[in-house]
Amino acid sequence: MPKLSPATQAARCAHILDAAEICFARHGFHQTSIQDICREAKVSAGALYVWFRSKEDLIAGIAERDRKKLADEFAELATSPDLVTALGKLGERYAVEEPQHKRLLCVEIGLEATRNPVVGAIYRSVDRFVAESFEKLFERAVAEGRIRPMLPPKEVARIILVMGDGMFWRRAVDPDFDSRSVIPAFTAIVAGLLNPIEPPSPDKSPPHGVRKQGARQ
Amino acid sequence: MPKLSPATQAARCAHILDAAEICFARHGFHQTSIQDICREAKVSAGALYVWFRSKEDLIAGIAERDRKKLADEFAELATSPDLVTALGKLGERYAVEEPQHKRLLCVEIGLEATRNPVVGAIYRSVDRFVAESFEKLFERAVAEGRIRPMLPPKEVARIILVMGDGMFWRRAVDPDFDSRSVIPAFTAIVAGLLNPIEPPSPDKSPPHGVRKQGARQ
Amino acid sequence: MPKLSPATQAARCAHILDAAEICFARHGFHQTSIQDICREAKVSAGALYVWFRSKEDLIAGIAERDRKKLADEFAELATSPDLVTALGKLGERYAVEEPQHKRLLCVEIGLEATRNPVVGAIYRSVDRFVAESFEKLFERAVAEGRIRPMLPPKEVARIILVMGDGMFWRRAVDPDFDSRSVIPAFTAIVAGLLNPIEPPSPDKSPPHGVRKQGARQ
Amino acid sequence: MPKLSPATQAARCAHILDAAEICFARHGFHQTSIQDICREAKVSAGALYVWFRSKEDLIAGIAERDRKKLADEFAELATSPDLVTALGKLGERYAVEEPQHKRLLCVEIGLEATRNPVVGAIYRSVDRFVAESFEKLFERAVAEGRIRPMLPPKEVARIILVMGDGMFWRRAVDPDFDSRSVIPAFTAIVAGLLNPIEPPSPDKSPPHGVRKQGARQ
DNA sequence: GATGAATGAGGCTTCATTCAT
DNA sequence: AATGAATGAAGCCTCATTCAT
Repeated sequence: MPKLSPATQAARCAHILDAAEICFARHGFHQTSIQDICREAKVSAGALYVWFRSKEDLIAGIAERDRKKLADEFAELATSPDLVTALGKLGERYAVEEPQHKRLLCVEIGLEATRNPVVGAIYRSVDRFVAESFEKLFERAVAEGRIRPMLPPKEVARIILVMGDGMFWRRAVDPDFDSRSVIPAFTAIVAGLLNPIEPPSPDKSPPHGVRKQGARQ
Repeated sequence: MPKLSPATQAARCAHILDAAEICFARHGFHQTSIQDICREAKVSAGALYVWFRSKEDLIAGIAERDRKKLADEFAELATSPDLVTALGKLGERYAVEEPQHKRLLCVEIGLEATRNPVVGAIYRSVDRFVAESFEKLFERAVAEGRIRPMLPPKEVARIILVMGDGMFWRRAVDPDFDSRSVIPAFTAIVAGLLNPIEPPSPDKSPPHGVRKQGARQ
Repeated sequence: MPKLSPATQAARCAHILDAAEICFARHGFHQTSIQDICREAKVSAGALYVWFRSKEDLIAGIAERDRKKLADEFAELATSPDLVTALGKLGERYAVEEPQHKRLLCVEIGLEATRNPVVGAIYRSVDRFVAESFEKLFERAVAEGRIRPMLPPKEVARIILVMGDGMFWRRAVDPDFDSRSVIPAFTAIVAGLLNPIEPPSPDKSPPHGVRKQGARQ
Repeated sequence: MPKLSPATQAARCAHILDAAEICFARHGFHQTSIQDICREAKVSAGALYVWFRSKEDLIAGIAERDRKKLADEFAELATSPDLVTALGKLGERYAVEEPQHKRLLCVEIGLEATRNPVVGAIYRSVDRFVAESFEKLFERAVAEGRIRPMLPPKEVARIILVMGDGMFWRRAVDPDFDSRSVIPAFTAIVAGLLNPIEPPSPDKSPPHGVRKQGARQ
């Protein structure tokens, strides 16, 4: 075979990464053998090593691909006009839609990031990006008079991230967890934190719970 | 040889578990070898196998011991008179005081619980216990008129747990995270959820942020 | 594709052999991979296998080429008029001038010859040729009255070969060895063995060392 | 099994080294697999790795043991009263008696020494020791008036070493070589170099060849 | 009870060689 | 002729576990 076209090369890599992702999610990075991945990808060990230099490299590849997709999706969010709605959709996606398989993988990556410098760098760079995206989003919204939070944007971003982490972790580790049922409450909490300013037009009132809390007093 | 006294036996087990805990936290369950643990415990492989039947058994032992301690600490909380304060202390303990080493171990256990039935059973039993403790606590507090939450106790418990998970995960995975700085905000959110009824006596007003939100309207 | 001209074919082979020689000398036959050679020759594995059927074949090719060159140089020697001078030049070439790289290669070949029948045959054939060349040279010189050795030509040839081997081995294995400084002594020893008859013409007295020994008595 | 006595430990190591030596001599360091050695030693791979940390370690162990024995034998030589006789015996041992198996091994070690720093250090240290032993031996003999060489002891030592190397190399590489038949000639050459002083007592005339050369003039 | 040497399967990776293009 | 991706056996080494002492 002559040199594969870059597109085909990328496809080969992606194919192997797909298999690796499935195996890693199923059994964890360090309980998955290269042979497991080869079997899943229907590829020989030699072929795998044409595209990846080591198991480490494969793990880093998975981490990179996975985190990059996350970063891209966050970047998309930043373009949304309605902040609270967008956040809700984001929560929906990560806490509800994402398949179990991806969630476990993400925990796996986070844990690996604490011990593996390469994965650590990838992980932290995306983490920083997401945090900064949130901050800028909130700063802009403040500047444009769309929200009026009680706390500085940086703090608000951090709190929201931590709540997101919580949902993600619980979803990953407890398959019975019904994340859909807590989303409204979290949306309300977030709304409370951001304190969005209603446009003068016909009311699109904020959701349940917390709002009424305020009203009560 | 004369049989060891039960106390000595327990001490032997605990000693090995201590070593295992250190190793497991440092490198993860599946990157730690039995020899690593033996070295750390200054014990021979043979001796280890007197007290634990397998590596699996050791992992289960770690999971059990660790989660049991957590359960005990929650049980203690249930006796506290002031709910919000108690919750704050709990957050303080888990999100601030707990050494990095324990936090990683706990992530490790949670992840293992998704794949290892024995660890899974242990993990879920404690999780259920904690959730139920919270629920009962809140139910009692409602019954006693100390709180007046907008949501049913079960929901409130779930939301608080998720937020706790978030802090714990972030603390584990991001060593630079300053959990202390977000605790006030979370305390305020929790207070907002529980909506404690102030006793007629001298005011011990709820902390910052969210509270004022309510006040604003 | 049009068949390559024989000259081009030979060039291709030689090019690959050159690369192989460098790699083999650097790391030894059995620590050099085909890929190493391809990289050095800037040629694909497929191309290499067009010209050589196996790694064995490549090793044999190297052995053959290398030993053939040595044989040719010996053949040249046989035409030299002055025996002792010619021997000296030979020693000079092998023990002084030859690059370290070639010397190691030659040890490598000699060792391989003890285990690999194909290389063994090549090696021994050249060895025999060299030994016989020496013998004939000495026999002729005796017949022509140019030398008058104390020992039969066969013996003398053997002794000289062994001394040559010694210098070559030491030069290969000990890069600090200053072969130049021992050459005069060896030349003297050889002269002593051959016992050349001075032509009546203007004296070009034999070199140093051992000769004077004789003179002493 | 409790801890093995140091003697037993040494025996285990030696047993494995013996097997390794056989295999290494038979097929060379880099064509011998660990499994080959295990098979030869009738030992499992795990057991081998109890005593040696790597194949490298095994090679170094072989090199060390082998060269040490050589050094010891040289040390013994230094105590011999009659120099020329002792040298002859040494030559006898190395060039005649030593089994083929050991000779190849020694070439193998010398070659390895050029590429493997650990083996290189071992090899060179013994080489230096042998060279210095010879020098001292000759210096003492000069001081005591037992020899009167034409060249400085250092030079003489070097020349003799090179001749020894030559015999050793040839013996290793050419199994048909009859080293016994050239020993007298070499002994004579050495005698010529050392130029021993005959004690006044009943003549124990120096051997053949070279001596007569001197006589000729 | 404790020791630590021993087992042997299995993990990661490399390599000579082939073959579709 | 040349390319280089692919194969799969084998190489080195580790590891959970056992067992003679």
